[in-house]
Amino acid sequence: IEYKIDDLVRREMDSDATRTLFEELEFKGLLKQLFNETPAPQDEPAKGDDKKPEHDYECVSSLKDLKSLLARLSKAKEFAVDTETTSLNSLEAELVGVSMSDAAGKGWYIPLGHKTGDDGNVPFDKAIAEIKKLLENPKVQKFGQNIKYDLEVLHRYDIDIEPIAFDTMLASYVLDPTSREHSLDALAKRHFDYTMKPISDLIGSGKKQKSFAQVPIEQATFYAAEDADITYRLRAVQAPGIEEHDLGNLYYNIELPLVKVLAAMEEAGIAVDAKFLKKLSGEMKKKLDELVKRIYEVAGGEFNINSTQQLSHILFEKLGLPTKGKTAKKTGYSTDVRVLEELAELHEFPKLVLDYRQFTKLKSTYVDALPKLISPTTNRVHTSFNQTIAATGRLSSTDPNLQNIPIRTDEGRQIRKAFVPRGKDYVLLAADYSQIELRILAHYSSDKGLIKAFHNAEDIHARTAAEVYDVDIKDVTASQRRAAKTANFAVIYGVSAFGLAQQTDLDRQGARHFIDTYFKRYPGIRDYIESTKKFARDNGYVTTLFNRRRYLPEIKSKNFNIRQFAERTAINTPVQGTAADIIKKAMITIHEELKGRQSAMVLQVHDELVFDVHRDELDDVKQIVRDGMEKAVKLKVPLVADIGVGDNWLDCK
DNA sequence: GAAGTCACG
DNA sequence: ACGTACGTGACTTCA
Repeated sequence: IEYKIDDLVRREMDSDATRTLFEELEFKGLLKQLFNETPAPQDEPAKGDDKKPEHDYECVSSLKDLKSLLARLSKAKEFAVDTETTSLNSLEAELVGVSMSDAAGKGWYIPLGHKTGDDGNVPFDKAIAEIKKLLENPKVQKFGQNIKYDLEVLHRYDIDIEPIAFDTMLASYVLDPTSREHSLDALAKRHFDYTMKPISDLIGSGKKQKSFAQVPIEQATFYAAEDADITYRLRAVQAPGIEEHDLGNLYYNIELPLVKVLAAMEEAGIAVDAKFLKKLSGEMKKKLDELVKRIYEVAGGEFNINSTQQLSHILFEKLGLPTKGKTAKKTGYSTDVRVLEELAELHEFPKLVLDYRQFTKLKSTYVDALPKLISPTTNRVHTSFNQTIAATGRLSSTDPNLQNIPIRTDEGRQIRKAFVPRGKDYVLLAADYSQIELRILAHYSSDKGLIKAFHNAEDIHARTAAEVYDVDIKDVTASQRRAAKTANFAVIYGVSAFGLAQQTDLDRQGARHFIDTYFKRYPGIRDYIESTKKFARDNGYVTTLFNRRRYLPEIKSKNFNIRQFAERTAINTPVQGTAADIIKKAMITIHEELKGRQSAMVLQVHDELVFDVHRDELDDVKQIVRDGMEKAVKLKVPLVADIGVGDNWLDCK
């Protein structure tokens, strides 16, 4: 939508088209969303008198004051806590101060590590010991904003926060997983129409940015106490919203307990064999040098192969190859893998570029990047799992993204060899759900044929091929199975004849016929798709098995494309989202059962879990993982986990 | 910072 | 007639 508006403005399109689009947007309330003004249904209307909350923020300046504060808070039922540190990276950050709030408008700041020379810090070790007693007191509930961060920072000072009773960022996410704004600033604005003090006021921005430790304690007090205060206040308005939408189970039994699991996984990290990657990098460089030389020869001169503009010039003008289509934003002719693969039949040049692209991708994104991210303190790579990004309920992984390590090509797959156990007494164990999304589809649709196939433990794509092509399952050809597999995915993504035709050899007619036959064989799936779309139209949202809710305001759009996109989302989200719910539940169970052992969960890749396992515990861990995954929830079809063990990730097959 | 490309489930 | 598969993140170029 943003693009479309941009496009209209840029091209100064006639006002009719512009007006139609804007009318549509306004009608859906999307303009507001676009400009970040109060969109989601859970929002409390902002009240005028909330504009400037009254506040009483205090700095705790002696051990004696600290003790009297902690005495008060240990009698409190609950309070919000926040840490101030020197870094956004929780595994590197040094603690500078801690703030707390147990009432709206109230806030305390405990300076611990300010380096401003005015010596207002509370003595570090003694303060930590006191704070530890409070934060680990099981009778007092703790609230936080993105509390995984504070948990990880405090772990390095031997403090565990227990119990974690509320996380305002997670609450915002379950209330509206499509929102991009879960920051404390955004939530304060949204719920209280209150503008918080920007961190840049204290530490500056850009190159001149200083550390929080350099901030004078007086300024830090307001900033830090405000964070705790707002967090405390937010919980009071978010908690009823969670009950109202029946999100309590998802929030309190899945998302909140998962915080500790993810923190433990991030802290554990995974060992990466830098020596192996260095060797691989050298081999790739050699291969790339040859490719570049050959590419310049064929092109008749040097150019930047990474530049799509320059490449496009060589391909379509200099070599005169036919163009196949425009880029997504229509700024030029596409040179993506599908185009180059087609052109490779006409000329050797596109194939060279394809090889070049594959190797540069692997080299720059993985082979050369991963060794740089090995922590000198732990000798391992520590990703961040983000719990509030994906609209379906999935996790995402950043810095580095360990959820997109190559596997589909032989060359790429080698990179998995670099992921190894933490020591010689350890192995890696990888467990993945077999066909979890299709099993969820079978469950939701109650389709008899699909359910029976899973109960009989059949090769599900071969079974689909047997049904659609009307042959015996043992006579299914490889290409029939491939088409059936594509069709099964297409259903999960919200099938269209066009989309299926794009992915297969079929033309649109053939694809339409294929889909018709498919639905004749699996009538339950067709009914499920129709009833899900109807539910979305009637209610404006769809849900997962654990009642995770995704709003789809565009389901009623008058614009065919926008509406169809929402319909595909309506079909896909319950399936993808339920899979996310299930594996999260399994992670919580398994993490609990691994307590006290040397083995640890280290990665999650949507339907797969990876563990760093002590050899002595291997049999036990295998059983714990299998049970945890397969018994996470009871569906109309069995859940199956495939488990592999090896000396590196690649060998876990 | 947008756009193009490509790595994964 | 429209013009697409669902969900992510990282790297590079270019304006």
